Amino acid sequence: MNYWLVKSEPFKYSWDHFVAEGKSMWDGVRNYQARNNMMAMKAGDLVLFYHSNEGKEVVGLAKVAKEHYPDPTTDDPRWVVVNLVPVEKFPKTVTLAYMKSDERLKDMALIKQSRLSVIPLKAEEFDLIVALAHE
DNA sequence: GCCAACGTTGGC
DNA sequence: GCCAACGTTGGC
Repeated sequence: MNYWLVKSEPFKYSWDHFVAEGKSMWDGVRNYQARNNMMAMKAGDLVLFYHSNEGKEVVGLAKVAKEHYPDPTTDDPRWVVVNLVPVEKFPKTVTLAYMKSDERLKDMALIKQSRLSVIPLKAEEFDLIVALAHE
């Protein structure tokens, strides 16, 4: 089991929209590092859903429903998508400001590489964020 | 709205 | 293969 965090701008694709649809094909990733992370996702892996720009907080939990396959929105064979399904809307969001302030989270790729949109998490980081989201 | 960080492109 | 120019992302 691996843990991930995906970013989405809520104006383009919000958590609420994701829940309303019940699933999501995570397309539009055009960055090799993010692509490589998606290719490493396994069905059942858990994924934190983060709102960038507006909110700047982790809002919910998703899981990988289908492993990577070619991105149908482009003819370019380099890019892939995965399918995600919502698991849980967190009772409490975890903000970027908090994550930056916590010693245990300051090495997260989310903070160190702010432009990466698909980010691997350590189990400890994942567990801590989920715990904070339920406080 | 600005700007820093960083990835990509293209000329040489 | 290097590097300058440029575009995009995302925090502030």
